Amino acid sequence: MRRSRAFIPTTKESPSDATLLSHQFLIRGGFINSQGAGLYNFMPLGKIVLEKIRAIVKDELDRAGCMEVQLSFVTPMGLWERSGRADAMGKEMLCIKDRHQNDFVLSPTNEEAMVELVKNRVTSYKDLPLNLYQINTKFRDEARPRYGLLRGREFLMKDGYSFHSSKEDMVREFDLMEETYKKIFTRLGLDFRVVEADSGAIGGEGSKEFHVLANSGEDTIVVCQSCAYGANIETIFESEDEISALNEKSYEELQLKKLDKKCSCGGELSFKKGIEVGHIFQLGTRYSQALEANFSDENGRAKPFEMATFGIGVSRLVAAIIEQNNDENGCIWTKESAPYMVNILVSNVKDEAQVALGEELYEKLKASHVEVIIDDRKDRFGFKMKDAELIGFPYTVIIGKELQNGLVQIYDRKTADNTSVNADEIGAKMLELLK
RNA sequence: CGGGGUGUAGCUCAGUAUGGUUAGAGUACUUGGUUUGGGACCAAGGGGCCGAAGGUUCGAGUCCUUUCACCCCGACCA
Repeated sequence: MRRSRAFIPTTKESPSDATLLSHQFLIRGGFINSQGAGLYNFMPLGKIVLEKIRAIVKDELDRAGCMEVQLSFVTPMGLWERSGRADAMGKEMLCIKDRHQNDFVLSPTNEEAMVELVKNRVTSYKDLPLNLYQINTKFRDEARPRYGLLRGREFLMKDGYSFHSSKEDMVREFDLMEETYKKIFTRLGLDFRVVEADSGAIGGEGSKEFHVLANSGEDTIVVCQSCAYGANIETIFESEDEISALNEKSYEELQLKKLDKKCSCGGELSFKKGIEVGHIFQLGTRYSQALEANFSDENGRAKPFEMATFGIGVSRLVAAIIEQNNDENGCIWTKESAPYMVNILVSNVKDEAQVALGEELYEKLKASHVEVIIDDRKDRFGFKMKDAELIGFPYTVIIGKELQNGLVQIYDRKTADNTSVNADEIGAKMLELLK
């Protein structure tokens, strides 16, 4: 991509309503813009990041044997009445009427629709297990949307549902999804913890949350210093007052608070703030029973499916990555999430030698399938550099003054190191670096 | 859903207490010139139904009524 032709509207000033750093940088960097309370447009850079995350989620799920589907976003109200959730979900469901005055709901989640899809199509134990997922828009009419993409009303979520003939098999799949989720978040380059959680309104027995560690996180979790154990504080403290008191504390205050309990491994426990980006539940037969979704077992008897459900906040991840990876200058994308891996910064576009080298490198990297953008705008060095840091490309190749000495620089966004390289070796050097 | 606040140029905001020339600044944008390694400088331009509707008045960005939108604190929450 040529920066001079790209739609990447960056700004120096931050909109007054953005409080979180991820929100400010995503708007200033031209990734997203606000369309209304809890509603966001994804501009080209935002869309690229979103699709990269989506692709990683899909890749790992497909490897684990899941199949992708796409359910209708608009669902008939009757579906929610049959499961008894029309009242439970309450005002979070955005209800609309069609021209015949029939009631519909914009999907806040899809347990019901997925059960209806599978019911009477999967009828034998021989067809089980089955794990279906979709990556689709959700709408929850939150009482108070905030924090940009972290708590929108409309958002992109991966929701998966598995069907089993026995509880044991369902638990096996639950464990497989835990491992799959770990692979997804690891690939995205995130520092995260898997924690024991309450199952909340969705119901069921076993439940685990995946939290991206970030000081600005809304949830408070307890993690062990020595082993992998982690838990949502809801599972550790009984009293509601104690839980909300902890949630209100800032990250700094939490670090001072000591926990007298020890982990079962003997390690020290400490508090962290986290952003919930994934949640997996063992549902059991709650929905299959309510919706009379049965299969025939080995003896020909009808039994309700054992089910589990698995969610990942895909659009929330866009913001979570930046909450965890930023500095005062802007975004620092991880390698798997970056909108472009390499930004070629031609310092002075009136200098023919700089332009020639920039173009040559651009073509070479493109030919090697590197995601590359060339900043060929007429602006000055400082302007382009600030822009590159705000957007957060992992590498910027600076072609400028030093070219007369036969040198260019590779700027590493994460470490802020500037490495000088011989100009005639830069192509090979970049390909080496990106291996 | 309670409490508080804000709507004026693409963005950040003055102007509203006390109604009165043609509604302002910075930034962004256009053109010309000078610059060219950390968000440059000079000059000239374009850009506004002052959130919307109604009212008071000779006259409303400013006063009154209604309404919509957005933000913050709380309650709630995948």
